[in-house]
This record gives sequence, structure tokens and C-alpha cells, in this order.
Amino acid sequence: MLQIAQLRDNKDKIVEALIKRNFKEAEEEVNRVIDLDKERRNLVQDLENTQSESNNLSKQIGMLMRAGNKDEAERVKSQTTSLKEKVKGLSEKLNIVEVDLKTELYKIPNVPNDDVPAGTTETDNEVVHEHGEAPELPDEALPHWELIKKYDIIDFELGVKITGAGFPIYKGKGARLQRALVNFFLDEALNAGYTEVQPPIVINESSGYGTGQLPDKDGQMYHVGEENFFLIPTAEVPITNMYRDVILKETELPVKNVGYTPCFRREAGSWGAHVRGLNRLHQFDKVEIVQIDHPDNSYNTLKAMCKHVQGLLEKLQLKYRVLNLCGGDLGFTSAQTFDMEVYSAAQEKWLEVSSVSNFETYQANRLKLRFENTDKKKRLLHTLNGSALALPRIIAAILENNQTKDGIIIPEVLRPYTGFDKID
RNA sequence: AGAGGAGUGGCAGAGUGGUCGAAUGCACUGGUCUUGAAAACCAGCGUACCGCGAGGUACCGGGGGUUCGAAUCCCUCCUCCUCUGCCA
Repeated sequence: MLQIAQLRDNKDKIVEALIKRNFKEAEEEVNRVIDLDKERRNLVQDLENTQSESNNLSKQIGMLMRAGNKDEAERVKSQTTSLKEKVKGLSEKLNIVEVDLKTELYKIPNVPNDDVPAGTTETDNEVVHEHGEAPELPDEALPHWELIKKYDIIDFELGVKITGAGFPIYKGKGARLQRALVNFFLDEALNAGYTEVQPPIVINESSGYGTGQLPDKDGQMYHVGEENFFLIPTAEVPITNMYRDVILKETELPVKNVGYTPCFRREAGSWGAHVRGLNRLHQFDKVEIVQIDHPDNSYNTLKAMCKHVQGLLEKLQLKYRVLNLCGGDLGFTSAQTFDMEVYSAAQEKWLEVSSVSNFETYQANRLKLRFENTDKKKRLLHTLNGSALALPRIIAAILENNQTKDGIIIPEVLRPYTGFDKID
């Protein structure tokens, strides 16, 4: 959620930046917010003046009662009725305006950073870095959805029986490979100074609003009707919400947390041939890194988080590239996002395995996440997060890129974690 | 899940219809005293919103209600504690 004061002060600049991310109604939407805010402030003034008047009369009544002057008290009482009605009317109006204002404000996405390239679709994303060589595959190289059957390590059909499409069952070395990767990713994050947390994987409504999944993405989350909970689409939600309504000391920055959780996404409407096998699932595992940092330092942090993710890919010896997402491809709440894509030799395409973003104050404003500097001034913090990493596509890439006639070779760094060096 | 009790400022804890944004203690900040520290003493010490400002308004777990007036009364939800039941 953008700050209204910002919208008031830098309207033109913000509108211009929003257009870069293809938000066509930027100007009218911003104007609507500014108008509603003005209306709101007028109502607040009016209401508070009336309340003040009414409070004064009530105090008088109290004093008259104590003095035993009942008749005079009754007389003053009669004056309050009209004020009471006025207060009621004004606060009802104010309520409506405040709800409208919030609704409109929720419709405005975050303002992209200056370095975000213009563009409308993923083809406009800017490749900022590329690393590694594509592997040479044997002649009968298979895509991962064939390999998992061949070696019986991930079973989609069985998952259908238990739950439905997109909920695979990992078996034997498949399960162990996944567990090994999770542990490897967590250990790498610990070495980089992150604190490990295990958050709940169901969240309440307030948390959904806090990080911006609600109200615009509620169709993408699984809903637990009985309790009005949601299954998390990413660990970002519970981990960032730990800091909802929190005021940190400047000396506590940066806050660095890492968590491994399953993630659940309904992916309504995005099923199809291009998302075969492990490329898109309803439930998948992910290790997520989350940082909260000083506004002056958050872009250094963003860079460092990207470097961390790149380091993981390099250790796994996967060919990858880094994209600076263009305005049109940027997530709703993000100010700048770098995507890491791994090259899948068998599918001959790039698979997104990580998305590292700086949300600046957009989430912090909803979360009321602030810090207090030495002169006791409170300011909103910047929040950042990134996958480090999402498991299924990494597994897909490892299976495909490391396949040989004699089986799938496990990357060296993983062998202490898997306890085996080959899937055959 | 059932029965009972409780939720007040950073913490502890008073307050059961008006002068309560809220006693008191601790903690914290500044000052006096001291070579320095401690102690003692004095002063300050919540958040948000509106306003150029003076100032105003709201907030005593959340929401709603009664009343001229609510921390205080009523309804509802949440959380915690005790007992009973159930269960990884």
C-alpha cells in the first residue's frame, strides 16, 4: 500500500512510474485517492469539532449533577441530542469514505524503481547476467517427467489418488534428494547469517493483507473455511508478518530470516502443456530468505540476496541467468525484482527458480513495520525476500542436466546430504 | 470440547458510570549532588490521526451496543490461566 502523503507530494512522478509498469489507470486512480483523502480530512475535522463540543457539554452536565443543579443539567442534556445525531451521521459518512479510500489505495500497485526497465511482457525483461555452460546430454535424453518414471522417484498418479493433480508424491531417492536440497539451502543461508524459523503454514486474514496477498490474490490461495485461514502461497507471508505492528531499533537492522515451508497455490487458470511435470504444482517446497532493512541500504541488500541465490546455483553447477524484470512483468507489490532462471537442457528452456524482490515501504506500510532512529523518529522500513530456492524446478533441472546412460549424477555439494551419488 | 477465572502504558499493578490518557512502583531520559559511579532528590517519559499553530479527536485485548457521559454496564469474538475430557 502506497502512502497517501507520498501520493500528495509526488503525484506526477508516481503516476509516471506507475505507467512504466503498465498501470493504465494510474492518473485517475491516484486522483481518486487524493480526492477521497481530502474528503476524509474534511470529515475528520468536522466530526472532531462536533465531538469536542459534545464532550464539553457532557462535562458540564457532570459538574451540574454534582452541584445538585438538576434542572440546569436536564436543560444542557437536551442540547446534546442534536450533536449526538450529527456525530452519528458524520462518523457513518467518514466510515464509508475510509473504506472507499482503502479500497482504491489497494488497487494501486507499488511504484517501480528507476532501474526497472520499461516493457509490457516477459520478453522485455533485461538479462543482466548469465553463468555456466549447457550440459552435453546423451542421445536419448529425457525430460524430467519421463526420468521420474524411469527411476520411480516422483509419482504424480499416486498423488492424484491421494489429493489431486499437482500434488506429487516423492519416493525413495526422490524424497531424499528433496530433503537434501532443503538442508543444503538452509545451511547455506545460516552461513550467510540468516536465522532459521519454522512458521505456521496456515495464516489468518490479517497476515494475508499484511504482505499484500489479500485482497487481490485471494483466488490463488487455498481457503480453510471453518476457521477463515489460508494455506500459505510462500513462507514470505508468515515470516514477514512476524514483524507486523513492530517497531525495531535501528541497531537491530538488518533482520535476516530464512524458513523452509511447503507452499500451496491454486494456480487457477494456468494449467496446460507448458507447465508439465514439476514445472508447476499446487504444493511445492521452498526455502525463503526474508530481510528487513533500513531504507538507505535496501538496494545493497537486494544485490546481496541475489548474489546469495546465484551462489547456490553455481554450487549446484547449473547454468542460469538473471533477469531484471520489466515494469509490465513486475509483481503487484514489488519495486524491483530479479528473477533467476535455470537452463533445462532437456526441455531446452529457462525455468524460473527464484524471484528476489525489494518491496520498499509498500508492505511495511500495511504491516506498520517501522524503526526508531536515535532522535526517536519513526520511519517505515523496507522489506525484501527471495526464494533460495524453490525445489521442484531445481530438481527438474538436476535430473535433466545430470542424466547419463548410467543414471543421474548428484552434484558434489549435495552428496554429503543425500548419502548417495547417483540415481539409477 | 465443557466449566470457571482473567486481559489496563516497556514491565508490574490500582482503578466498577463524570474532574481518567488513566494512581503507584520499576525501567528509561535529562538535571542537581559527586573526582567518577551508586544512592538520594527534581523534572520528563504511550500511540495514531486532523490542524500552519494554539489545540483537538480517538485508543484501557478486537468489534458492536446502552448512556448526555464508559477502562468501569450489556452483547459478541479473540487470547491466556485453572480444572475436566480428548489426542498426536
